[in-house]
Amino acid sequence: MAKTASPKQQLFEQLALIGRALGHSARLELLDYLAQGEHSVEDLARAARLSVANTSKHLQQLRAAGLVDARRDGKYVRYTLADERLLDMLAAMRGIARTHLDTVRDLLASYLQGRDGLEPVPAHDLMRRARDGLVTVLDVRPAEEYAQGHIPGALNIPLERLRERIAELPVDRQIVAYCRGPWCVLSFDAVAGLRAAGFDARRLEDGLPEWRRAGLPVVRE
Amino acid sequence: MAKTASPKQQLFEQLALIGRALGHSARLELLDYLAQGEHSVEDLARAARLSVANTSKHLQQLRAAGLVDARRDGKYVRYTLADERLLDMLAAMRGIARTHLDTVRDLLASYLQGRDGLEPVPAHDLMRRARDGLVTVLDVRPAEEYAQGHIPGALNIPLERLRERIAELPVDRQIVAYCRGPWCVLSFDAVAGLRAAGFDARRLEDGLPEWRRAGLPVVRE
DNA sequence: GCTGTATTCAACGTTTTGGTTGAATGAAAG
DNA sequence: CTTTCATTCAACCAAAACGTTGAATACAGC
Repeated sequence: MAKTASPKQQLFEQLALIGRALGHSARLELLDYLAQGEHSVEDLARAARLSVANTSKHLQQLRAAGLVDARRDGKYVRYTLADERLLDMLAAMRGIARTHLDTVRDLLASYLQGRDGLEPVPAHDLMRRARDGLVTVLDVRPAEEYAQGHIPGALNIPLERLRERIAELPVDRQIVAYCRGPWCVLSFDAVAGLRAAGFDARRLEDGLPEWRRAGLPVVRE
Repeated sequence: MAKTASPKQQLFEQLALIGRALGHSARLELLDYLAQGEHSVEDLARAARLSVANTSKHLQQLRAAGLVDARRDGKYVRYTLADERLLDMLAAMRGIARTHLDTVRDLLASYLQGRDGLEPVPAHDLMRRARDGLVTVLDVRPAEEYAQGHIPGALNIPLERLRERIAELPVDRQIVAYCRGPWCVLSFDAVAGLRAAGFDARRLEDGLPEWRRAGLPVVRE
């Protein structure tokens, strides 16, 4: 005879499905990429440095939890975030982690080696200063992610190219770099590199997904 | 030699700790009780129908994820929610689950057998109507949870007592019942029972934790 | 001190999850 | 129709999570 679970138990069981889906670093990383836009399986596998089969299995788990959608596109299967509310969940997770997990506090502190000047720029500040032409907005994500949506007027120089293309940046204005999210390494590294090269550089507080979620304008080119 | 993980990986690993903590129905149920107020271990074990040792281990896992705090109080250890933002996370989880998981949709639909009249009352509606004396607010949670905080003016009749104490309720006004959260079974059952007894009964959309989180007034007696 | 009660710990077997490998499927291109 | 490539599936082992048991710890009351 099968176990009979109360409706209450069944609901908790379903919620736990979502929790478990968020309970593995590889899946969180995949979600981070998916928050930037649509990606194929092998695309994600490469980005997360996972085997394709493993990536596929993780994606299926995310799909079973209702967090991502998949659609066939010729030979490829393109995955996307199923629900923007997931960004709220992840933001709450980060908030709790930062407040209550010492390891997280330490890790974030060690990123912020430059201290003072590296305090992040809030989104609404950037909006105002960008409109007044006071800053250069720099998107340091890979070109494909930039193409799928970015802050209006932002210049795209993927982090790996920053060193070689640094001459394209104006020296007279502050540079505000952003990437995938508030904890994305790319913009931390970019700001460090830019400051080392003599620029006045700051990080945007959040990444593009949060910017979009806040209802701020995003363009596709 | 130990595995060296990048800071990015380490951060995801930490977040996954929180995800995993939310990845088990028993822990979600414990959090649901804890959202009502402080509870001892055996208290929680009884409520969730778990062994004490098992409950203790789950609580420690929640603590390691920074979701709950523990304090000694004589012989007892009292656990509480560590962060109100957890309520935001759980709300987002419920939202996603309801939209994307068929099982959840079905379970919620089967609760709402009475359909039409059982649409839940939004919190701000209740505030207005309670102020104007148009409704009776009924808290159907156990007395200990009511004692730790409830909606001002609410009458407490735990669900198990409802049948025997139903005469205490005024027949001329609508009754709005609430309990632990938007998916808490207690108020669903209460409303069904009240309607069967001829009352005009509705459910509050959310439970007390969400009411408190929304900044609405809560009293302790 | 001793006793009773609440909680945690350690050890154990069981179940579930994670990751790999190699084969199977589905669609496009020749 | 065969080849090719992206993805999924199935089988397998290794690792982690669950739950129980019985012992250990912590505190209150005597």
